[in-house]
Amino acid sequence: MNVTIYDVAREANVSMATVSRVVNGNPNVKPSTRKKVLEVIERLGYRPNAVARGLASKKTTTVGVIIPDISSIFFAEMARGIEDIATMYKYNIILSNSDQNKEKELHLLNTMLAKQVDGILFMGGDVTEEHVEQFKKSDVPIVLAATIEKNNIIPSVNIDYEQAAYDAVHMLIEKGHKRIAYVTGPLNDPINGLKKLAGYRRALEEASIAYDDALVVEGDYTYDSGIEAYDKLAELAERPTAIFVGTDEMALGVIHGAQDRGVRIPDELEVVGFDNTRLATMVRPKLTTVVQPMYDIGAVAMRLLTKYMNKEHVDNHIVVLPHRIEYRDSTK
Amino acid sequence: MNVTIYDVAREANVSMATVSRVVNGNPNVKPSTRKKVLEVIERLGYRPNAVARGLASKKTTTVGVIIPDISSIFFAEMARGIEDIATMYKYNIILSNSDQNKEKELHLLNTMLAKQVDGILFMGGDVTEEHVEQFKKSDVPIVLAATIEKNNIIPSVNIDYEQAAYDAVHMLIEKGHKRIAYVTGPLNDPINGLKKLAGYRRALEEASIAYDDALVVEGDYTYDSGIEAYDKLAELAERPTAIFVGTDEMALGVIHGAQDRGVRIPDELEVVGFDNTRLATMVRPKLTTVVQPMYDIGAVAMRLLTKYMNKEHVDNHIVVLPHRIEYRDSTK
DNA sequence: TTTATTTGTGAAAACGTTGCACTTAGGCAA
DNA sequence: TTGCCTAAGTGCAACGTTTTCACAAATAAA
Repeated sequence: MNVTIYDVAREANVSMATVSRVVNGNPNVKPSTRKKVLEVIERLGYRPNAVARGLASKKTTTVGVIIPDISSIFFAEMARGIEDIATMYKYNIILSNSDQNKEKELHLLNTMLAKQVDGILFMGGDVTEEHVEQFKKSDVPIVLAATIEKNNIIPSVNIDYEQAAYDAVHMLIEKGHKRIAYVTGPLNDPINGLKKLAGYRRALEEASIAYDDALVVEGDYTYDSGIEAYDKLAELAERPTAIFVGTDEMALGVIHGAQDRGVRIPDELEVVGFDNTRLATMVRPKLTTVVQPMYDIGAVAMRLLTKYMNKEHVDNHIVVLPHRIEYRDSTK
Repeated sequence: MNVTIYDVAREANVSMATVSRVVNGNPNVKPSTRKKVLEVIERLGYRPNAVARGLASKKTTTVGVIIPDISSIFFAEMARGIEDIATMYKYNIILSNSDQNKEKELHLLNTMLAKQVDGILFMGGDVTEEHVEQFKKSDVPIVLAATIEKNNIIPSVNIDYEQAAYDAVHMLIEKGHKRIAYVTGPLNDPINGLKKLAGYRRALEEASIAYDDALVVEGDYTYDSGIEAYDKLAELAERPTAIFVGTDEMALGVIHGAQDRGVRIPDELEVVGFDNTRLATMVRPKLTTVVQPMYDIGAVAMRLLTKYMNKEHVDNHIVVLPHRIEYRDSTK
């Protein structure tokens, strides 16, 4: 059938062990022997079987990536960061979509562990007690990316969502706005429903602006839900003069929803988004937005995971990347 | 260490083979025995080691996916289709970005074969002779998705790009346009440089409109290159009155490039895009575009691959999915 | 020269499954 | 009774590596 290490050994008149040494770059091989073996490998077209290697060495150089939805711009960008660093460290990636469905998440976790991945990168919405329990049971390291777990037990890479939301809203307040709406992603997502909302409220409170329930409208991350959100806000007796939107895609929806009603941006309405996806520069006016470095979060998370997999020392299990506001034309 | 099939066998007083049968749903097991084994599995928390299984059975239930860039909306959407069908058939996916770099592509191919994937899904730009040679050497099936290989030797799933481009341009001609530009992706990509360009030319020829080199401008798929492309066209003595753009993202660039110069769309300039990514509805005016069913291409390609992996009969190795034009507001 | 140390190599035991060739116990027909 | 068949199991050899240990040969130190 396929050529094995045994075939190479026989042809080269050495033992399997020596072939293995050559293949793995072990220095304890006489140069002349190495050359001989290499020649045979070339001649026979030998390609080591990674499965057999995995069984023997208990390492697969493969990591599992559980991601809500790879077709989302946001996660796709993170995935690219993850994969680039993985490649750099010679790992491959098993990628699966979870749709933030707990059943699927847990199922995928098990499948990946069964496949003996060397580590797991998890992205999700709600990390429940049960998740944490399973994570802790795992014998391979797990890192969360752009995903918060309230007790900070599991290593993770994020930005400070509360502060980022605060900054955005504070900026709007500084410009003199009193009626500032918040178009959020699903409120059961801790990042939106807890962190960002908290930042929004803190900024208002600090400026002694009363919190108004009617100004917070829930979307589902999509462009269309952004349009609908604006429609809802437009029906208010007193319309907002500025809107902080939880994601760029919804922000585009909000902008177009407003423009469709003849509202001029930024003159009559200022809008700030969140994430700084490529979408942000693809609208007119271009979107002012909070930059969340998605690629970097993925990359840093993967890098962190490699450290755990190599049993290197890590001083900070919870890494918080910096954020900033990118000022464009949807604000004055 | 971890609990193995051997531990389960001992605890349940049966042989490893019987445990294996229970795990794999083989009917040759007495119900009472099955129950007993299942209980022990549950009690010990046994989880079969997929690597060992892969070595013994020579099947890994894993397929390799070589993709140019997962962070591109276009490919991300396809990846989702691929993964969904893979999940449906109980396969996992090893996903890697190639950046359409031949070296990387060939390297990835080898890595994946070394990992003993059961099949490979390949997406790329230029499929060279060398690619085909390697593909043919592979002992596992390979399917191309949204990727053309001129001799049609390797199974693939596509739409008819030439006809699709023809349809778009023909539609523009029907509306009375005489000066129709084509903003294309890199010309060394066969889909853009060969197929779509050919369709564009055929439509012109058929209408006896002379082909004008100056009206074909090359972009690099990005939004910004769309803007630049329009800038170039705007400098022409005689500007185009309609533009066919090779991808939606570039089409958005073209639209904004035109709008930034005060050109009204669709009144003064009609634009039609290609792909029908989610972007198409996120501009004002909304983009008229050729719909290429990306999700479906991915899904169908994966389905085709499963057939090969199961050694099912396939009557058509080259599948061509239908395309159509979605009329929106960037055309009259 | 002798002794210790390094270097190079081989044999064989894991690694955790599946697949195959066999047993064994009943049931049934001749 | 005997022989044959079938269902339900058993036992063990793959599968293709890595890894440990042992050991011989070559080199360095005494």
